[in-house]
Amino acid sequence: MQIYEELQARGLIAQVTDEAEIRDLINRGGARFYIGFDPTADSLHVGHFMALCLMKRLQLAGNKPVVLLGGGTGYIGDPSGRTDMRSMLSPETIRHNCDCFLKQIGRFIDFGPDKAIVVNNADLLLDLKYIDLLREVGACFSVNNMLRAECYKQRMERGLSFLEFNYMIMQSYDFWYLNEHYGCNMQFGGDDQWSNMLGGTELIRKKSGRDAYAMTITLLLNSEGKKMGKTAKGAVWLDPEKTSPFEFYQYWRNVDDADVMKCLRMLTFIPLEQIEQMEAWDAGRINEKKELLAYELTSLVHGAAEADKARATAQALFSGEGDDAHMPSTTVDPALLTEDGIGIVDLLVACKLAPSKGEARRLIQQGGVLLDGVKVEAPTLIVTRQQLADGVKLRKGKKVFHKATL
RNA sequence: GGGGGAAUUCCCGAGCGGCCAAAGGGGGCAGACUGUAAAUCUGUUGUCAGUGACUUCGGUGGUUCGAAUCCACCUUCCCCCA
Repeated sequence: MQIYEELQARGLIAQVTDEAEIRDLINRGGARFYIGFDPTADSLHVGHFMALCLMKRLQLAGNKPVVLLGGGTGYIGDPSGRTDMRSMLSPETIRHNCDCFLKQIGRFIDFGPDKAIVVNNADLLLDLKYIDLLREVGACFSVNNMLRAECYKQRMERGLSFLEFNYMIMQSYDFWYLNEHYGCNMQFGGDDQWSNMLGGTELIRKKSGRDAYAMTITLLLNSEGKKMGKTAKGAVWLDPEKTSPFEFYQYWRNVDDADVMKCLRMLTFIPLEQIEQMEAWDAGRINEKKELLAYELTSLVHGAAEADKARATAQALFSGEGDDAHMPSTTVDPALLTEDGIGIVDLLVACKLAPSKGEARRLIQQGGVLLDGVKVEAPTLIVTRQQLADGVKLRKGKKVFHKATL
């Protein structure tokens, strides 16, 4: 099976500008393609991960990737798929985020000689001259068409600033520039980027007469139609400092039954034949699939060693076998202790298992806290110095485990 | 440029000058049921302390015994006309 067919079979392809051409190009390794990453945070997230996997797949098939860092477009902020304006990032933040991105991307993409290149669009956008740009590029865009674009539609109700309106122009300019200077003939991106990407192909056609292609990958939505990779606390990050490998593992371990097969297909590199076989497994093995999914993804993002640890920890906590040495833990600040020890309420707050003492007290009253496997009956309980020195295991609810030591 | 409207707790959204820490919904958290799933039901959801204190309703001042609620100015946003 060739790469295009595989992408298709995995359900990754959302929209393409010219299926026959694109199929031919990437199957014979003739694509020089780019994917843009806007530095909106100091870590990549699951959406970026999909894009990087796509990049890797295409690279393995002989195509040349161009990683485009949005050091320039980050000054504007893509309004696509947003109901309100992004907060403006400072130049320092943008640079810092770009640096963080590049480090993480290096884990996935082979930047060996002639394998891939990195371009930061700060270098091509920040020094543009307004009037020159308007005449050279602005004349090629129809405001009427832009306003009809899907990415602006939902903003027409809430308001769209001129700054954000220009995002499409900048992204189109990127594509044109990469086409001119690097022979880049294809752009990939999330499906929410479709209109921006079409802007680029059209600009290239108008300016140079050449054809360029665009393809979007399916957004990873759960069975309720919401973007995956988000939790109540925010995104699931790839940076282990922001989302620990264990948390990352647990996120995938807990996906909805209905989403498991889709995730396996779209996110992992497990061969399709193997995934097909799993389709036939009986319902009782659903948890095996989830473990595999969680393990594979953790391994891809954090390496096999971290994935092993995360799996061992999870098995220890939930089924009593395996190694619990890598449970999330907190070393309690001695200053918080009195002579006797520390109150359970303060301990919960110190371990960040509860945001406030009131919340901690409520958890205990509702029977949601276990100390070394025993339900805590009263918020007045004291954990002694000795207990803490030996290390205590706290459990909040069914799934949150934490070790506290001195 | 002219006219009109809005800003409330994580989000949406209600809120007669005192009975407002603020209805209702969503989301979150916990409990029951389960498979570390979903659905359902129950409780809970500003902070600190136990029935009281403190901080909160875009910002700054003011009126009042008392303001989310009234007034002035400021900021931001939306709508209509140009």
